[in-house]
Amino acid sequence: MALRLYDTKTASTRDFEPLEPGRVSLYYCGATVQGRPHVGHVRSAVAFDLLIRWLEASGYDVLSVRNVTDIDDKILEKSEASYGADYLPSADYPAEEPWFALAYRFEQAFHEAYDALGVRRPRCEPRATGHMTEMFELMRRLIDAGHAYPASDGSGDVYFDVRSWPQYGELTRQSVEDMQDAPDADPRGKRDPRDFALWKGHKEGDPESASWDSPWGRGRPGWHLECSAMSTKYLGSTFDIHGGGLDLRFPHHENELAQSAAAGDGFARFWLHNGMVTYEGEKMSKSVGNTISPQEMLEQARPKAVRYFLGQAHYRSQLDYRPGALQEAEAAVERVESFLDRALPESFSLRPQRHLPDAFREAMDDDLNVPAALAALHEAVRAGNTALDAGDSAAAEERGLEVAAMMSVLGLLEVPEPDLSSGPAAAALETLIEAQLAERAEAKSAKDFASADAIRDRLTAAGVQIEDTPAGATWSLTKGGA
RNA sequence: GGUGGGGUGGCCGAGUGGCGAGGCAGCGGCCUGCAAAGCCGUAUACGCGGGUUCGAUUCCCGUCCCCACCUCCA
Repeated sequence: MALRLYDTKTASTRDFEPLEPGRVSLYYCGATVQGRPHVGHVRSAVAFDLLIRWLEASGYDVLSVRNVTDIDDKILEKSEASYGADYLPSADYPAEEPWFALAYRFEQAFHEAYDALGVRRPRCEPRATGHMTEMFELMRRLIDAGHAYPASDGSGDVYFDVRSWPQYGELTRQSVEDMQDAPDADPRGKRDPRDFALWKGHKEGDPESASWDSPWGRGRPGWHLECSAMSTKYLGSTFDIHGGGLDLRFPHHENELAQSAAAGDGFARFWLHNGMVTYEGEKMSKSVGNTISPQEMLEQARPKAVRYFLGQAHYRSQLDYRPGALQEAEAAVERVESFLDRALPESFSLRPQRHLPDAFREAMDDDLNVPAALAALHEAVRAGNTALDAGDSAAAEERGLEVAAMMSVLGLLEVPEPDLSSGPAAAALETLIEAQLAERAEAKSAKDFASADAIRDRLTAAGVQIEDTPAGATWSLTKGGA
């Protein structure tokens, strides 16, 4: 069975064949770096990381591009606020800060969050501010083709002419007539309220550093233009996959598609959108206050458990967070890991191509059906544990290799963990615990169970869990080793 | 008003015209000195009302409710 993906534009699941055999070109929208990452950002990143990993496991060379929007209204507002009279320092905005420093600071915060969850970097990560000439060129093409125009009010704005492009709305299957009027419908120099800005003329009070000279005057780019310009620059005028969060479908992706198609580019062949993250059924939003940040999640559970949680629902489904969800994910992850610890030797070589069970492949090929893939994973764990119980270590190792291969494809094998296994403190801890376990073993062999249990209780209370196995007692730290 | 997506057992979450994925939690058993881990077993599940069908959670019609997008949003 070949890979099938759901394409938002055609609203159907289709066989995926890349434009160029063996190579996949993928562009997905990253963040506007105006604040710390929230859970939705990392969910999206995990979803596309998963897609890339599966494409690679399927033998494709994937050229992945993810943008950084480092200039926009919000970034300028946040920076400007830090110089305001009523500015109060906060954890996220601790000091006066130029817009470009603010953007770069949060760009790094995003990298930290992605890294913490084992989201691999894309192979290219272009910034909007570095692609002015590409944007000018696209604007030129649109104006020449009669699909864009400089504003009539002398503002220096340049707009896309929605009425000149009959296909406008094709991505989300909406007609311009049926669209709700924007509450802030300020026609300014627009021909139609639906026209959107390709270029925003420089305004009095905006920092000089936040504007560039263009053939249509000094200013800065509109939001959508960068993605059209950068995706085609690095991936070509037609490329395989364009992705992002479901909330980007409109207006962002609709506008990108309109711009690029009107300029004559083939643009994306597949549009993939991941679902939103909700908090007990409601979309997380700062104004409602029902948010949980990636950092808070990482305080509650191990990074691997957080990643498991973020990836466990189908990528197009809404992912609901509720208190306790991370602990459940942690239990599931630990079940898998404890099996791997028992089933696999110290070192082993992994060949995913050979060790992935068919059920897992079929699930992933079916529009990345991760829940079904996880069922295959847990089934292999169960079968492996049964083999271990029966003393069949060869069969257990075979299942172990399967489980490791699946975990690897899911990006769960190499999520960085807090380092508890090295350093002087860890060595001291190990010496102390081993001494306690030796004492307990002695008490047990003397049938002095009261003493043996007292030692175990003491260790348990200290956060050290003891398990007796035929080969002797083993220990592990509970609760992520906090 | 327009456009999409949903309502599945205590919770999460796949899926299918007929043999009840998977995880978490619970209960019973095996194992264990006792535990832990593991294994086995265990649930009148598919919003509501009709219809099609030998048979519908799955298809059709109606209906109720929820969510998202149409404004910055992953």
